Amino acid sequence: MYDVAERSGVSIATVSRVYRTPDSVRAQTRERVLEAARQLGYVPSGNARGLASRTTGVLGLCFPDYSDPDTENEAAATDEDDDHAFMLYSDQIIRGMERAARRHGYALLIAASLKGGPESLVANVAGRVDGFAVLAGTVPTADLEVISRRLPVVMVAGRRGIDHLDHIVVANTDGQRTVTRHLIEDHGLRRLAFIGGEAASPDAEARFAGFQQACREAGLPMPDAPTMRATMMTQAEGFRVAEALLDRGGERPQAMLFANDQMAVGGLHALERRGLGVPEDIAVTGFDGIPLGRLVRPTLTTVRQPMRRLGEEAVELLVQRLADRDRDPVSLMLPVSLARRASCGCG
Amino acid sequence: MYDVAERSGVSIATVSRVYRTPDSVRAQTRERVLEAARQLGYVPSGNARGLASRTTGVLGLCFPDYSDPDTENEAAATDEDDDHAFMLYSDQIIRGMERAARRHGYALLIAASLKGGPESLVANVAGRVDGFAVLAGTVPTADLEVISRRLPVVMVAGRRGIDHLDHIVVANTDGQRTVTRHLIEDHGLRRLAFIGGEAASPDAEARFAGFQQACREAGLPMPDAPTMRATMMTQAEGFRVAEALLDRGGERPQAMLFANDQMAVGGLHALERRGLGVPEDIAVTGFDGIPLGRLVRPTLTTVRQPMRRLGEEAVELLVQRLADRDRDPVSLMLPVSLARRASCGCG
DNA sequence: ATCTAGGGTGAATGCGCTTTCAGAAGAGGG
DNA sequence: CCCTCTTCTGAAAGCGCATTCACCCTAGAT
Repeated sequence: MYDVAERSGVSIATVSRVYRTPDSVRAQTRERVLEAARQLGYVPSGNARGLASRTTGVLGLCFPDYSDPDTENEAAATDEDDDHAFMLYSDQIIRGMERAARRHGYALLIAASLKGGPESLVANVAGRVDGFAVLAGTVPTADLEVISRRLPVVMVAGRRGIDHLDHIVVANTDGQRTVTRHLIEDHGLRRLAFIGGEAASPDAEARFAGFQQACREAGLPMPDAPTMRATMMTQAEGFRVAEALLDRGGERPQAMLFANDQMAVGGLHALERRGLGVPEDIAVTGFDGIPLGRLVRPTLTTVRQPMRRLGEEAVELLVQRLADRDRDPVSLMLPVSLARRASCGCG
Repeated sequence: MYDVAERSGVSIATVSRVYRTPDSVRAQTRERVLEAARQLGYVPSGNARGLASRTTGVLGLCFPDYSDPDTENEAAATDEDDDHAFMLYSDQIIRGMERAARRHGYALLIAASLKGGPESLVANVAGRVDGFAVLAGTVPTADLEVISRRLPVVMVAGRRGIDHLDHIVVANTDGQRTVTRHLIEDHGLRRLAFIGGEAASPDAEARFAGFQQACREAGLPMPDAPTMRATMMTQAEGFRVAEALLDRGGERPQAMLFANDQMAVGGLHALERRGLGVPEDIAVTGFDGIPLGRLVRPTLTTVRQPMRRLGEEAVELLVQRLADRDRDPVSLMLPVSLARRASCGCG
């Protein structure tokens, strides 16, 4: 910048003005400066600008590493390997955030949490953005508490954790209740098994609560805990848990309700392997509405959540809070919708 | 940071060391500092750090706005609206880059080009990263020329443009030649129509070149230009162009080869609307291998490109150049593979 | 008891830019 | 021709951190 100033015979203040407030500089001067910048290959330093102006024009997103290790390592260019090319939860949120961020003139900084201590992740992201969104379970609450005192943070999904944060979730309980009632009322099923996640997963627990509600409302026995719990909510886990469920004896359930689609797809595979027909022998449902659910056979009945909108709304919340730091914390709940497909007996 | 230093009774230099080189500080001192930081809610400024250390730990990606405006505005929660939830070209590249970046300890800054002058985009991204990837056609060559003198840039797809850039493409020509030969040799088709993009699109032109080669090799008349040209390579354009092609009279082609999948899907819709059977009446092929291609009926025969790997390799190139600025420019060509599905008569 | 290494710490400088606050240069008005 | 009012431009003070360099202290060597 100093070079540009010198070469065009002005001060660095003027060079700065040329980029920040072009109209405040006489056209002729501006041209001289731009020409010099071009010749010198000048690229303004975003860091310096950020430092001086205390604002970066960047929003951040931290998400956990959702990748399904099994699908991840499949090699070869068969159609199979397209599967993991389908969007996961985080991908859609990224997309939504990117879109909304762009609309507001922000760029998006994304970082998945690395196993090696969230220290670096948080430091790298938090220090570089004007505000950011965190997918539940990515950043330890303690860290978040510290950071959220300095800049806007919106918690996406999960539990808010810190009550001065903005928060945005989908209607997990409501959605699971709806799909459960559908199985009970429309398909007449009564022996239902719910495959949950870890007790620490607020979303999975909220879904289970919906399952409980539906059972109670239908006069079915209301379980205290999920029939089975998966530890990872991946396909492999879904497969494993479904098999375990079948193996444990007793009367076979008429339906398996999985806490998310990835597990449900794994469950579908397990049932196929056991020679059980879906939905004739047993119905299956998921939750999320990932695209893969429409590709598997039978197609997967699920609860579709507006993942992209989740990302968009997250950005909106950030932008709003950036405009008014003192407004009350907002908590948004986005509606979900039932996707009736083949795996429950519809379609 | 000054506050933290004061509160813990050390100098700012020591605070800095606690975060950058923890081992160089006595454990007891370190704890005092960290505790003070915690109490004060200290978040290190990435900007300041970047300024002082002249490195950001962030890689960037600039991509054009690929969104398909038509699918974009479809409302309602029908299954239809899942379609645009499928990954596009850019999404997969983002995914690949994110993964690879994380492996190398970088975060990823993404920004789609906004219509309002690339000025801001480039300024926002280029000044904040250690290096970045550009999808062809996103940033004007002139700007790129300037920027690439200051930091590593890798051009993804398209034409390299500036010869000192690293560059990475897929085997467009080769892939289109393969799929064309497949139609000619395996399905015995001879009247082929190629729907290209704008003459300014290097990828589309490279694919057309492959089409030409295959025609020549098979002894078919070799066209000088694509049978039709689309202006946008979106579904809507594919639909429009396919109809135009049918309407222009003359003998109907036995196959339509689209320069990408999105157009091909649009073409499929047009043919269905006209009551033409695919592949009986006319075969259709695309290029890219987007997931949507497996969902449409008939499933779309296409050339699958390793989009995620494209992103991964881009990061590798950046990392390598960051390590050795003076090495010769690299130009990589990634192989593609033929996906034979129903729309050509296979599967 | 004196000397020598080191490890640990602080003072000071600069990274490249934004942003007041004044001052200089024109433009009209009296 | 002088004075006030606009425009434009420059000087200078940071923004929050990394990093040299010098310094001090302590432990082991002599």
